[in-house]
Amino acid sequence: MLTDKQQKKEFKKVASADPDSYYPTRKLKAEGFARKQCTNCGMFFWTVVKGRTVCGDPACSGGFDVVSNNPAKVSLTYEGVWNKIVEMLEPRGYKKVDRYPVVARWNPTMTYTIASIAAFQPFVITGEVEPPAKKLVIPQFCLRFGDIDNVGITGSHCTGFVMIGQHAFLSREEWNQEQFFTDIYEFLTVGIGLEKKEITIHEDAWAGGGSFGPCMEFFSRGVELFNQVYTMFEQTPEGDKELRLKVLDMGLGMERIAWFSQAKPNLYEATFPAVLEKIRERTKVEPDFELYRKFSRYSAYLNVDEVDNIEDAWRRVAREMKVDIALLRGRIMPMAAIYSIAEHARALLLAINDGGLPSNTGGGYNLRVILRRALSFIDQHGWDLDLGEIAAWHAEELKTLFPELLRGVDNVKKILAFEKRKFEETKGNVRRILERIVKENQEVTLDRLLELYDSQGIAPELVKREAEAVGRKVDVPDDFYKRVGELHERKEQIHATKRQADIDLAGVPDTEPMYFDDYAKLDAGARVIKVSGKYVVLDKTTAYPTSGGQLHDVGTIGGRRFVDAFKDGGVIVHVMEAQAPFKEGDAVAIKVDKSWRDQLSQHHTATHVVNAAARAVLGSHVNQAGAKKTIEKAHLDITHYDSLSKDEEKAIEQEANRIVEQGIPISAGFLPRSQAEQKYGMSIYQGGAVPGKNLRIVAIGDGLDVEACGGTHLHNTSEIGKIKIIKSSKIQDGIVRIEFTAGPAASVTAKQEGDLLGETARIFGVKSSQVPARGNEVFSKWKKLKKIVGTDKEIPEEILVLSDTAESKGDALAEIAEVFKTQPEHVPKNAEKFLRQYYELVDRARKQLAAKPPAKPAKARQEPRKKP
RNA sequence: GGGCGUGUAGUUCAGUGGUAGAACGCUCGCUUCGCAAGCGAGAGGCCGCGAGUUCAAUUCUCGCCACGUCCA
Repeated sequence: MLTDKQQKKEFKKVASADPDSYYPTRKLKAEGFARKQCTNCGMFFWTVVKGRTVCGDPACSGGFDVVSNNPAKVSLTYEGVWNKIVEMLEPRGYKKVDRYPVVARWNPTMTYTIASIAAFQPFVITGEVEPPAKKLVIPQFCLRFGDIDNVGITGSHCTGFVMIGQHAFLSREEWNQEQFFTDIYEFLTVGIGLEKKEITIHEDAWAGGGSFGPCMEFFSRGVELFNQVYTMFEQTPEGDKELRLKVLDMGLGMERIAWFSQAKPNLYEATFPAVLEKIRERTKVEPDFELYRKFSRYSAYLNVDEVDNIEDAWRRVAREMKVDIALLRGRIMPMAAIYSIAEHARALLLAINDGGLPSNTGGGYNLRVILRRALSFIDQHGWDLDLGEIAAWHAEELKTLFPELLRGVDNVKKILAFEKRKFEETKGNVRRILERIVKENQEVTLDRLLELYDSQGIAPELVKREAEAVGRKVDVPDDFYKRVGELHERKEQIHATKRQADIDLAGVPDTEPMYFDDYAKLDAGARVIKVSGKYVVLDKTTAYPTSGGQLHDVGTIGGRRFVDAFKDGGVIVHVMEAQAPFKEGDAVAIKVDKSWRDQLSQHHTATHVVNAAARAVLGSHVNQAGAKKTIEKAHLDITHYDSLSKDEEKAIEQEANRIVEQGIPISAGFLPRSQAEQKYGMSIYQGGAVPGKNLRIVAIGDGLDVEACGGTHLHNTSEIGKIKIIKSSKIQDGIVRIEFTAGPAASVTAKQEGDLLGETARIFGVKSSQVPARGNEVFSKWKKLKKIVGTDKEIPEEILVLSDTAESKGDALAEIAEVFKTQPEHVPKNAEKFLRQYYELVDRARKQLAAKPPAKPAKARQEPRKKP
């Protein structure tokens, strides 16, 4: 198999050698286009301009030229671009489809939606799932973090943008490449009134994930407007083959088209003018469009991915523009900062609204990076700007296109404010560390620089600047960041481990899972397919294997116990307690233990209930990030930006039990995927991506919680019994784990806690409800005594006896654990320890009093004063 | 997912195998018409939690927890 890159290169040769077979050349020729080869880069391209010798790439055609004598006859507002596309394509049979979330929960291959086609990956593309329409258009908001440093500078880069997708998912017979091409081509010539001579079209190829095909890239004035990909082939072991389901993938940058058609100095001015207006009102920054217009021609030179030395690049731009470099930067940088702030605020609004959270790990880190970049710009210029407020302005400006944003914006503001506070704290730390380095004249070695950056986030440039301000020299090697990378590589290799399967399943057919059809069915007759040691495979089974975070069932096969069941591909393997005398072809009875299954079902349904409760208590940003259900307990990981307070834990527990008490019916059944998505939204993918044409939808009540889930569930929430939250912990930044028990397991938890509390009460010699007060008394008197015993200070009599018997109304065990600052299971041990030490101190105090009769001087002096 | 750093007074941080320190803040007193400030006194610490080594652990070892940060 070739890599995608090799495949693309190979196929491009094939296609270019025979363009009529692979590209929609009939329409091109009919329109008067001629095929040429670029004298600069060798690319084949189509143009109606007779003398043209170079292709449309900015590197070949001399940069962007959007603003002078703009070629677009129709000026489209940002939203107008979408309206125009719909106006053009809807009559041609393309169905208008709502955008998918930018957090791609349905897609196991990516965190964020990075292209319009990603909405349909992987299952629509593979034919497993029906698309919402065979031909469609979609305004898909996407996130890409590869060009962060270019945002605001080059005038054409974004971290968040709308890719309008023109897509088709069709059989070979229905496929009509010339028509797809014509549809989008006429959007250019008719929709925005571009003259043919302004259009240059490249022949290219695309490959990804084993499929590939030709594509046509549309350029005008050095700007790539869009790219239409015809995915028609796939790589197979027998060679390249035509796909059964061909996919049209045309992605068009909505911001780019708005920019191009409006002839604005940059994409930001065309995309969110109202927000920029408000920011300028606040910051009083006067834009110098004249300068930016000139600048925008050259800003592509400042693409940090393509230049080695950014200072040289600036000098080059200043030279070409014939302006002073200091003046240029002084004028351009504040404008670039405003564009960046506005752009990042918009990306964050969409990302957080759709369930993303800034964090120090995973995809959340990208969000934190742009958030901090925006905050840094605000700081640098000392502007009175608030990202939450800007996000709200965006929600307003986008309200007809994406009305859902206005509904979610309050929660987004809350999260942005929280993140800002964290950033301020980190900034404070950084400042203090730098001050100390400078003040104490610490030696700044390379190792120290690496450590400062790696574990404190302090950039070497910052250390250098601070140190040099007081006349000290710090060397930052050019390859500093490469060294940081190497630091990580070396260490990560050590930890690579791999697991292996220990049963040969070659030729074994998939097991028919009976728990999907009827969850109440625990017993069945089956036939033995394969036996290997303790492993037994049946033709069908009622036993649920470990999956979706739910523990496997146990039970008997032919009267012999099995203790485990797992899934290997589509085969379910039972693990017997002891080797069983089965042979292939035997008819056996399989029986799943009811109490075991019931407990797992209680924990699983409770997990959905806790998820709903957490969302109700904490906010709409809460999503499941993982879960596990065993016999003893269950845990649910949710996305949340802070650790939970005791009050929040309590509130979630109460809300969850309220749902239990209401006795809400639960329905479970299969629905075609796109129907389920349309009916319930993409939040059904709480457990992550789920394969298959049909989804099993588990719904609690009327939309209280709806998830695509293959686990075993109860029929009514009242069957859960009681939900008890054991504890919560922040397992990583942005993810909180809630551990809980339900049903009989909750009783076990309650009993364990009761035992701990009872034992503590016995140690103190008080009632359970008095434990927190007495514990607090022991602890504080122990602290006081420790300080005065052995000194000549007065020892008050009341400190030597314990008397507090105040009753606690709440969770006594949690309260006493709080007092001792320890975990509940350590409470009795701590009670014993502190009580013992307290009595030892009391003994010493009494001896002290006996040896040296107290001096009642303090009292003696005080009493007379009270008398008069 | 992986790595690194940090947990000691309200805060920022020193420090040590033998009952813990500074600065700022706080309380009280003096100086002052008052404030700023100065001087003096004082309160405030399970040295994050747990196990191990030790006669002895805040300190050494291991595990956990919390916070921060970088990389993919």
